[in-house]
Amino acid sequence: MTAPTRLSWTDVRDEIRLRILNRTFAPGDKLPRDNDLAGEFGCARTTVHRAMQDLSRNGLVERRRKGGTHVRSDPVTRATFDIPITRLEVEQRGSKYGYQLISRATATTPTSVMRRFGIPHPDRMLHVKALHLADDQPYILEDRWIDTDTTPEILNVDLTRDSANEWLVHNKPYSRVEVQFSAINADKETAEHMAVKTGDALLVIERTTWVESNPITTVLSITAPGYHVSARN
Amino acid sequence: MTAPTRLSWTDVRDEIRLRILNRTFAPGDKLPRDNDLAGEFGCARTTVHRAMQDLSRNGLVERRRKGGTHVRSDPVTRATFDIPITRLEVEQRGSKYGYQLISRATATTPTSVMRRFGIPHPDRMLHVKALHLADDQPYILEDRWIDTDTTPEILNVDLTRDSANEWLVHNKPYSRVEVQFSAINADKETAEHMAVKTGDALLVIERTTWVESNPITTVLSITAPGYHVSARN
DNA sequence: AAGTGGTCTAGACCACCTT
DNA sequence: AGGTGGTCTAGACCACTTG
Repeated sequence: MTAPTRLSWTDVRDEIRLRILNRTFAPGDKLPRDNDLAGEFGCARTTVHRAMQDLSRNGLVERRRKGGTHVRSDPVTRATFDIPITRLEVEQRGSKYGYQLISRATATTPTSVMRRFGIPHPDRMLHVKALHLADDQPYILEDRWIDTDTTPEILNVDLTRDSANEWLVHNKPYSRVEVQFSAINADKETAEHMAVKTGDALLVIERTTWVESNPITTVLSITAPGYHVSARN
Repeated sequence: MTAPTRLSWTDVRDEIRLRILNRTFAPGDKLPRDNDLAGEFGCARTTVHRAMQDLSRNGLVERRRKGGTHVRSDPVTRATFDIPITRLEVEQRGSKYGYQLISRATATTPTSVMRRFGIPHPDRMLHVKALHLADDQPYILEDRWIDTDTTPEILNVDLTRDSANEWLVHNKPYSRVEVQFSAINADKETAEHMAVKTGDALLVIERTTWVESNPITTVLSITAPGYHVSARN
């Protein structure tokens, strides 16, 4: 006889997910209480709780106090991605990393930047444009604004040598980030920087970070043709 | 005198994150053991553990058994996004949803699809092209392959009425998904379907799903101009 | 008002990795 | 081989939300 091995929370999660696939628990259905499932599985409620948390985090199930747990009838595709430091990304591809500062100036934030930060009034910030290269080819063109109230040290950084991307990543952890993906046709100036034809489709990554609701930086990264971002659950 | 309120794991997380911001724990540093931090904070180790899990999940810290916990010296930007059912997305914008089947045929998978699924040999699958509309304007053009071994029921679905997107979401939960973002210039055929000019930049979302390593579907969604995907941590 | 999920504790054992 | 994070248990109390 085989000794009943102790269940892990992933086992419980997989079993519940299986039942959702099975239609034992159909979309919209209310699942048993954590406690009851714990009884059925012969494990502690905490274990069921963790399993449920994972299913909830992945959008398969919805939980509400007192309301119980329901199978989502309109599940969403939920996935997570990483955006590393650009230099490391390039080096990891086995390419030679290069960097060029294009411009650096203090200026008043345009409305687009105010909107991204969610601030109501214009502010003086540091505006930096720079180009990242892979094997001497343009890789990412970044257009960045940095809040000099929250990050005054950036004014003393030699941005002709080190990219703001790298300095910030190493020196200014954030607590909140928003990222947005879109596509643009290269305008004339962009095309020149990126060594592509005017009108070429480029993936754009817009990234804004805060520390406790205080703006740090927002950057518009225009990527080279063929660039893509991968995510998974 | 104020009674010392019990610490929650988010308090612990915030405190540790603050120390990382402070440089009390600098990039690359080894953090104290969970147990020691628990002692310092006067809470259970489990509470510190959860705080650390969260920081680890957000890429700020790295944990290894025996190795301990280290502040990541090369933190990544990590964020999560949702992609809802297209119909709901359109309706949530306050627009009228429309749907048109363009083509439906069983065919042999091209190498691009084999690559996406990670399968070594070609297979017969259902190939569907369809257009989603918002207020009668093209919104998303989807080019989808569905594995009829894992999802034979799809062959009996009237895809002229219901989109494969919706049917699958409601009837075929997945256990694994991969998503990829890129940008393309509209070719002539795409431009016609999307009512844009040939060459216009469009954001492309490629999504592939599996149930326990068995392919379900892979879809290339070509989005209308101005479409964007938002993510956050 | 009561039921359900959310969290905390204290203790134990396990699994993985580095030394 | 030993140290660290990972997980499980059992019990308790809390917080939210719905009936």
